[in-house]
Amino acid sequence: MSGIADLPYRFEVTATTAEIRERFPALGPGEETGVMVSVAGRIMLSRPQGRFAFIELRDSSGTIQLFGVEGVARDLKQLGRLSLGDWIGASGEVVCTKRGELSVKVLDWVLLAESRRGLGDKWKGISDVELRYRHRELDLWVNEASRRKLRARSKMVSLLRTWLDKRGFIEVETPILHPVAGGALARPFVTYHNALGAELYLRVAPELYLKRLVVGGFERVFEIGRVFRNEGISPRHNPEFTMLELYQAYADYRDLMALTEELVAYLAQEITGSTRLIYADRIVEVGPPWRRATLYELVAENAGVDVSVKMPIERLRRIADDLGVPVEPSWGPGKVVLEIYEKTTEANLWDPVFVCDYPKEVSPLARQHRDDPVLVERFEAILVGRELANAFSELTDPDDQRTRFEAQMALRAAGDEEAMVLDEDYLRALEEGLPPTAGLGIGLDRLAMLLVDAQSIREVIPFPTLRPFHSSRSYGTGGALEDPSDRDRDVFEK
RNA sequence: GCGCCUCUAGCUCAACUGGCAGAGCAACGGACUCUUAAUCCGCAGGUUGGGGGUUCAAGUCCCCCGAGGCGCACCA
Repeated sequence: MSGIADLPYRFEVTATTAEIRERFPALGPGEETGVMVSVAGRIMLSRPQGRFAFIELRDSSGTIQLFGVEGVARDLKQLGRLSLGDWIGASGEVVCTKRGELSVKVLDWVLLAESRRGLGDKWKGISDVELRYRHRELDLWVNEASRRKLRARSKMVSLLRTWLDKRGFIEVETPILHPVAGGALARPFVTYHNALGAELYLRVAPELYLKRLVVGGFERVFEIGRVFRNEGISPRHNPEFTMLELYQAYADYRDLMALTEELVAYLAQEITGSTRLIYADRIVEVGPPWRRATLYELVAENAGVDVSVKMPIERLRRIADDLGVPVEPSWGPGKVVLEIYEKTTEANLWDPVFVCDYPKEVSPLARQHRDDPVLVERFEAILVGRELANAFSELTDPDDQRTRFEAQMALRAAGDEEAMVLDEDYLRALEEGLPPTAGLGIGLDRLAMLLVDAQSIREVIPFPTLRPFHSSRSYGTGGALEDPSDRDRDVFEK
């Protein structure tokens, strides 16, 4: 086999394997077409047999058999000696073998890249989850289900962009490095800018910048972007995850309920072919309309107790205690009510429901409810027992916002590391004038999980966060990378 | 962060109550005129995640460390 230095710089592909199958869906055994194609991909299986060679070639669209015949294919012997995992380009005629397999009868071929490590067991592939996530490229070659999930996610995001674009939303990109991490109750990652000599935070939400753009006259904006929260890792949490946030001027949270159910139903229909999804072996119907219910109602249904933020704190604590829900002494009524809901109710909500009207105390950026001053106009969309979306009629009053920020700062001073920091730039923007606006956030990883029936968030993230690997142990190393042969060294040192 | 479980050849997995670390596939060498996880012959492959301890003897029992999975906590 020739050296790495001889590998070509490009290869002219004239057909994908899928295109060949589309064009010749029903060739009979032994038929020839006279049609010449050039295909490229990786060798997944190889069956050299004397003066023939049968090779399964896979590209991003599918697979096709390469059929090598001595005297027809260039250097059949070498063709049959290629390893599983090698990339090759091959040109030849589309034919059907005597046994009825659609094939490319190879005339010429070229090695495009060597696979020094192989692709795992050719029948069982790889299943070690750590290997799958640390070396996702292997997983993708070997496991069809992994390819399917990541492709579906990509399609979901693409459909989402188009859908929002059609409704007049414009896409923007706001800063990821924040001088203060605002817009969500979460602990941030901290970093440092040398030239500025200043600490910066990786954003926990794009919210405040997006609303400043609404102040600037972008009446419908959205951002799809990574946010970072310094929290634990679990099958439903990755430290960096992708959020859709959108803001619509002149709208309130009821408008966003309609938007949310319509959007999710559309994505489900386009990606799975139905609004009736199967998740974790259970059916969930996401077609609109979704149920709308208040947080109080749902707690009454699921925990069998009436709660209200207006109740005396002692009474709320007693209710929580009776339900076995631990509460901190520092918590106010709103936080206790929310805690009761989260511990007793949320996980039971399988079918989609808009949980409406949250305590003001726990929603520092949401606008006071028009009918109840201790609540805000906020909803969370819950599906399969999990929060999928969070939205509210935005707080537009700068004085009220300052008061809310100050309450957050008090919590922070009392040791709550997730409490918000007062953001003067944002307050100034509100003073400049934010029209009535509704805002929505959807965790896209979670949405993708729902659509592809993934039980772990890692399945829909190409490279999920894992603990850095330090020990001398290594995965799948045959020593080749650590010990390049002399033949390859000059290439590495170029 | 805490609890439980897992880690054996490149991959997928065996190895009873502690008793000589094995197989299939891959890789490597060879045979084969239509294969479909081709088949056949041959060859090689390991500090059993790392370190320490108990024992005549440790993949197996004990301790420490590392990584992963699940659950709890936190959140989306």
